[in-house]
Amino acid sequence: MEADEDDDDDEAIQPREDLDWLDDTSWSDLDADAEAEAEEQAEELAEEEQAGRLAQALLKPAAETAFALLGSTLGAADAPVQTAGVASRPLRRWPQRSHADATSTPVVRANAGNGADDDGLSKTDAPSGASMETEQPGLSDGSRYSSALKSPPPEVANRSSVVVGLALAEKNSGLISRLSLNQDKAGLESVDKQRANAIIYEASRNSRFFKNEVRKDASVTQRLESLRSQLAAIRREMALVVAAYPDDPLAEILSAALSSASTSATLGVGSSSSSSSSSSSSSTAVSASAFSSTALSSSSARSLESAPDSWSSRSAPQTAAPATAILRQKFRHIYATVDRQVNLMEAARNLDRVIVHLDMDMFFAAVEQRDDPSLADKPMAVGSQSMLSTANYVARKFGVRSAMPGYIGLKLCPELVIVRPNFEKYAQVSTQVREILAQYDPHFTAASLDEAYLDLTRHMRQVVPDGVSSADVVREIRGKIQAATQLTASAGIAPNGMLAKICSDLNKPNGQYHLPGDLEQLKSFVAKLPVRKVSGIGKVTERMLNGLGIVTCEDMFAHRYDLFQLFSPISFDFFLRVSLGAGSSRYEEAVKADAVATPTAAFGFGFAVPDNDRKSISVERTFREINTPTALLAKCEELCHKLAADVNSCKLRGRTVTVKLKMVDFRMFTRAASSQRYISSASEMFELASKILQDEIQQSERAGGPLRLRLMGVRLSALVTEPPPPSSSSSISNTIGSTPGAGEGELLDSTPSTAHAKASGIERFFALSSRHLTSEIEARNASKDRKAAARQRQRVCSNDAIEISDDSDAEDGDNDEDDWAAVAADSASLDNASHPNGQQVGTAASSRGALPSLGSAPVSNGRIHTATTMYQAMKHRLTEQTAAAFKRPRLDPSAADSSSTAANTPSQPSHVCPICQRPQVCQNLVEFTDHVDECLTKQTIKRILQHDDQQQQQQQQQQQQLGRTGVTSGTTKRQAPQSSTSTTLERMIQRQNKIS
DNA sequence: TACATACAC
DNA sequence: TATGGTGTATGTA
Repeated sequence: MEADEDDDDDEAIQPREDLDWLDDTSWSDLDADAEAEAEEQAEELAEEEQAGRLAQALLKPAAETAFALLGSTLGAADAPVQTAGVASRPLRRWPQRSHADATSTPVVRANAGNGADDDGLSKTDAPSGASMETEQPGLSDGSRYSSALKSPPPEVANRSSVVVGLALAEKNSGLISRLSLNQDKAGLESVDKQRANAIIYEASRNSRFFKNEVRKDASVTQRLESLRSQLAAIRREMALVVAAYPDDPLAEILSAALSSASTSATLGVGSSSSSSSSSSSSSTAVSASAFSSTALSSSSARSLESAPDSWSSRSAPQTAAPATAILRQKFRHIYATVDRQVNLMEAARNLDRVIVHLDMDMFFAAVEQRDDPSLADKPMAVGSQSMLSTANYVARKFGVRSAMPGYIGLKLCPELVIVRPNFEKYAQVSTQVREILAQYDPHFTAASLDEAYLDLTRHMRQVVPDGVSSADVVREIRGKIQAATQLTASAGIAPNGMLAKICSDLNKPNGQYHLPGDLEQLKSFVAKLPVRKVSGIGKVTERMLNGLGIVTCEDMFAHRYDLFQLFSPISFDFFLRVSLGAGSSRYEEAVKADAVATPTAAFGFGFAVPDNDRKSISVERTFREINTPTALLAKCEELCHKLAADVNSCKLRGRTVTVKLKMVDFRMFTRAASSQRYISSASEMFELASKILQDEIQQSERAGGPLRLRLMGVRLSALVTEPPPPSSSSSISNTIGSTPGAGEGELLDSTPSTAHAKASGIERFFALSSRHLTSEIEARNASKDRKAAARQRQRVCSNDAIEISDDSDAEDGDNDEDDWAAVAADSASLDNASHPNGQQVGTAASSRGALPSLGSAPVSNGRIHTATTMYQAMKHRLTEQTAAAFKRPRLDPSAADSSSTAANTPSQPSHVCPICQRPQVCQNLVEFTDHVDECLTKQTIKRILQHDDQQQQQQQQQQQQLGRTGVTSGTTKRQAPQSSTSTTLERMIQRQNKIS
């Protein structure tokens, strides 16, 4: 490790094996301090006149307040810059930890003599920096503000209305994140946040916009409360199990989780000191008896007992009540499932890829500044009075930032120069940049005009000579960009896109950061990462997570079992990937090798998406109030014309028209209508849109007032790319064999509906109910056998050891072969165990299957029923298919190759299973049905694995491409050409077959 | 399919 | 006086 090829890389300032920094600063202390202080402050201010009133209305749970304050004060607590460094860069809240750490790496130590030997590591401290990386536009005087922030509250004593406003804003949990500055953006570290927030608040508080924000915030608060009550219910169930099965190893795990929950606070306020939860859990094990089972049990037990007989009556408790036994099974199932998923993700990890996220610095502003150098030393932003899209670093010091209305920017900084955007120019520059990127990765993905993902894996292996690091290459890329455009870019290098994106932000502007493909480094990097840093986790999700006690990725991992129960499978999958630093599929897709770099329409802040993948196209406009039917319809028609022009220039047609309406009070809603035909003309769209609009106008008038709008939009979706057939050609559609058209020779619904049909039926049913099925079936599996349970427990334990904070987990589970085998063995033994007594436990669905995403409504028994009904419906459907399939027996020699079952009875008639599509030798329908049932299990597993396997497949494909010349025959051998999915699955199936 | 939300830039 | 536009994904009904 010490000979890391990146040691000579000035950006490779990341944690090495010495992880002291994890302990030294103790984020939790910081959090706690900030929180305590903030709370004090908040209490003091709550007595303010109007403040009190509004605050009460706005501020709901104490925990949220604490978090809001934590968020806002952290910036301040962190702001002090103790460095003596010359052009020292103020510390940013999170990443500078790793900077500080960097001083302990050999490389940096060699340069520590430069002056900055602690937190104040600045870019100039970095060794041998290429000159282009040392530019520090306007960041030199962070101390000016930081000193003010350091000495806490002279301002608090001041009772000016601004300060009251500030207090109010700060006190409000959600609004703080909605309205005030985050220290997210580069360049905002030195901002006088209190001043800026006060100004923003003052400028906002009487607006309709603000009131709408309050409304939205309240709804988020409600959702959070719902989530928390669900969590409380889960905790109660856990306590029940702990009390009833004190000797069960599961109880140990549960009570550890419970104690960590209770040490962080009582549940309702459990958010604060979350980051310490994983460590504290081991120490303060609250005994099971601490949880009274009687009071808690009644409600949940009752609901469980009302479950179908097949669930409760067949459970086999020795000591406790049936309901509690089921609960125990449920938790076993949950823990096993989560652990399995963790293992799968770990196993699928690929640390060999070199992914780069490249991000132009303050792109629009930089272009404008380049073309008018007089702007360079002035505070400047690109945008308009109503909205700024980006600001230069001079302006950022005042708190001016993107997505801020221009007039507020002007209040923050009266000298602010606002430049109108020139998108054509930006698109040109973007093209220049992309030409350079294509030299390194012809398949790079442009994420927007100023952001791109590159996969440098191939380039590093095949092009670059030994001794040249990826950081060198990236530096070269940035140099070329600067030479060509006179603009600087920042970059992040990491084993996956998600991390690369995070890294590109760390040394912005004009810097780069390399997170090498080393598991330990990656884990310690991820551990302290605030979840908000992850692209895809926005302000709402952050609040949700914070409210559950999750601030960092480490917290997220520690709470994985809760997350599994509280969120949808998709969300859980995402969270788990995030917590492991495994990369989110979203961004991994962005860097997949076959993604095509497409020059994209460059308008607005539009997202750059290749037209052929496009799902919708739209136009919307904000205007001063319109409230007369005539004017509204005129606006609608205008939008339809604009949309038609865009649609036609993209050669698109679509079937669904959606009208978006934003009322003058900022409430927003959409209404949609679909046409039988594919349409693209303004008149066709207006026909649908105007009808929608007129309905709304009428409805509004019936309700007592005119429809008063501030925005209208029209969107076309359900798109097809084909141009309309010349005029007479109904031939195409006829050949495709779709429904005959509505007479006009239009292109028919054929393409999409056919595709849709493919995904319908069983497939879609699985998609819909897989989670439930998973729960059902895996719960059944998990419930069978003590041995199997013991094995599960071991896995649970070993997984706890894998917790990010723990160094010792090391390599034991990293061998793919071992891990997959373990998974297969698990599943096999569980399945085996399931035979003796065919219990069925359906309760898992009660906690998981029915839970809505991101917390909307709590689970009810009714929902359990829904899930059950779905399951039954699917069973019914399957039964039909199965029966049909059984009617078509055949002698199938190929059956012999696939499983031992078939091999034993070579020449019997077999029937093709509708699920696995493989011939099964069965004497009767019952046998066959049994197989199908079992296959259901496999299919469900497959569903779960699908995500991971797709990724693995991609990786393997890449490896195959890259490794042609390589010598790694041993590993490539087991990559089945068809798909690794089936490899894994096959093995499971084989194991299962053998056992059964 | 319709609608609401969250998110990114 | 006063807070944007384009697009995707996800979840629910």
